Amino acid sequence: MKSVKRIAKHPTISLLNSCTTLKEMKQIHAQLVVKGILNNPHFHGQFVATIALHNTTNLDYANKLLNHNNNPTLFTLNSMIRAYSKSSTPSKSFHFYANILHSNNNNLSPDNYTFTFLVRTCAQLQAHVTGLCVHGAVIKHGFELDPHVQTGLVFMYAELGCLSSCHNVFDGAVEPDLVTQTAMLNACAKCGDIDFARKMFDEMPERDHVTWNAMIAGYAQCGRSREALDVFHLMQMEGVKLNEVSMVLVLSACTHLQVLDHGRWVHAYVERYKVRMTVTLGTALVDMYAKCGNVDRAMQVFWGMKERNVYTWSSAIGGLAMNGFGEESLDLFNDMKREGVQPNGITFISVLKGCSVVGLVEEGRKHFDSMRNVYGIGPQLEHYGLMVDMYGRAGRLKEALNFINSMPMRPHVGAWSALLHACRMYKNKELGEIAQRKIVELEDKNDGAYVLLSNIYADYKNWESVSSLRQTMKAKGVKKLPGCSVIEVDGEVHEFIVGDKSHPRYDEIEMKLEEISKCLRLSGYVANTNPVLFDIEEEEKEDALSKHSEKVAIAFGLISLKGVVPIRVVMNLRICWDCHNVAKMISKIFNREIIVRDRNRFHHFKDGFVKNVQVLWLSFTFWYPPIRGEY
DNA sequence: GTAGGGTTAG
Repeated sequence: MKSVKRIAKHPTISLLNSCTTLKEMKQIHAQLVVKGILNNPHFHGQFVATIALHNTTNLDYANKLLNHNNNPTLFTLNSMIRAYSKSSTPSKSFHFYANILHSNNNNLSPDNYTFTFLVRTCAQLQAHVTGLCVHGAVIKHGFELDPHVQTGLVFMYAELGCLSSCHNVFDGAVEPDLVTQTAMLNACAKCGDIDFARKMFDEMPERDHVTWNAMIAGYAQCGRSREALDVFHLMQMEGVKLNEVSMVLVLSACTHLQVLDHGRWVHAYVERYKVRMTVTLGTALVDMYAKCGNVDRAMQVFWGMKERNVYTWSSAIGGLAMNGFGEESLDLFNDMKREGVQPNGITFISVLKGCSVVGLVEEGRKHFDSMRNVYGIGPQLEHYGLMVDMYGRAGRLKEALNFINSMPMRPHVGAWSALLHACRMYKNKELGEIAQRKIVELEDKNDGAYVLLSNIYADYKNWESVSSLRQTMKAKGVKKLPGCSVIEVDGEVHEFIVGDKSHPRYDEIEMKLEEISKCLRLSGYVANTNPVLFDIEEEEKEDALSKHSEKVAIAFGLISLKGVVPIRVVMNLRICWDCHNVAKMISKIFNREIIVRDRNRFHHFKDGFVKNVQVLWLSFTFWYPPIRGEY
């Protein structure tokens, strides 16, 4: 039997893990050369592997070192394959695989490690055919029964979306170990068969913390965040070790469910039990706070982080933008560039949103152009949609249309919807009709398109068109999604669907709504009744408007939340203009902070103004929002 | 000294 010589990592090489600059790395390199340590092929391999894996920007450096070494060991080449599989240019892994196959000097041949890493490269590249070839090579070299390689293959096929191939590999495993079983569970979850993943999970005789995390991740990634939290609670009850990955996953579920209090609990747990604060965990915290409307805390966590990557910056920039802090988000983008962090396509989504919320069209355009010109990032549909939104909000409808027409790909529903929203805002019937037609062409039953165009017609009191549009909706079976708002009071979630009077305190709510109406009128408020579709009397329209679910929820908040507690409402549609104005006025008249999270973003109201408020959540109870509606 | 699970948008 071949004996494997194991040599512990050289202490000087270990120092590489804590160095942050190229200069420090070079100093260590110099020491190793002077002491002759790198003459030992094992240490040379350790050195190359360590720098290559430490930071992907070091890959060039590692490459140069290998060019001066004619006899790299299998360990070194495997490490390069591994490092490249994680880099932005995974295909370069194959260069080192070729080195192994064609090594003339030391007769190397690929081992189980080689294939474990190489299949990850295929997964990363989404290279289907190559993946199959690598699988062939695995069989050729006799590693198809190696548990690590099998795990890698299951992972690869899952990433390629071939669940049946995952099953084939998994079924070929004689006694799949815990790691392979977890990979299979993960594959099912990723390929859309989460229920089978759960079945596997329930039937597994043994589970470790990674298995638990994979199950939580499975639920979180397919949007079943409630079940993700349920599994997390079960994990806690069974006394399984919670690590930073569990925390990231549960935070992600909290973010999707908008359960700030639970998110705060996770943060407190992390601090109390000194859970390892990784960049990913910090980012998940920033994202959770920002998306739950607590921008101050998000930024506090952000600035407290020792290290931030492109995810962290993108989360913070996007978080500021979605809370209405456009200028601040753009300042942060400048800070990011100053720190030398390369933005990616997602960063630009955040940046463009920031420009959009404050109407900085020219600046937005500049950033949009810089994507390709400066950073070499090809704008995607979302970026185009945001540009249309930006032109549209600024009232530059013609430019918005021109922009859509100049798109290099087929404009999507998002782009036309942005235009239609703008047409509604600026009462442009002609363009609105074009946009609506395009949306319906792409999505037959897009209720929003009908409702918005109806609203435009209603603005012109063109009831005939409103009625004909409503008939078309009926004939095509297009249903308007009813407005639905939720509010938490004393740990209980109250849901209000428009037109539904079943709430036990509805009489009190109605009285409060009347009181609000009176107060508003005394303050000079005139209802903007245009969003009401129907051809009914003004007075009735005003009544219909005052029963919008968000207003009902705010009224309920006023009667049930005592003291200085802000009123937090989460709703499934975009807040209407009238509700927006009313919320602003209520915040002044009733001296109450109101935060509404609509489908698009957060709206903060305080002292009769929008945004730039101190956000303060005082509720500590934990709740799950209801299932109905979309949040 | 090499092998599983995690974060940003839509």
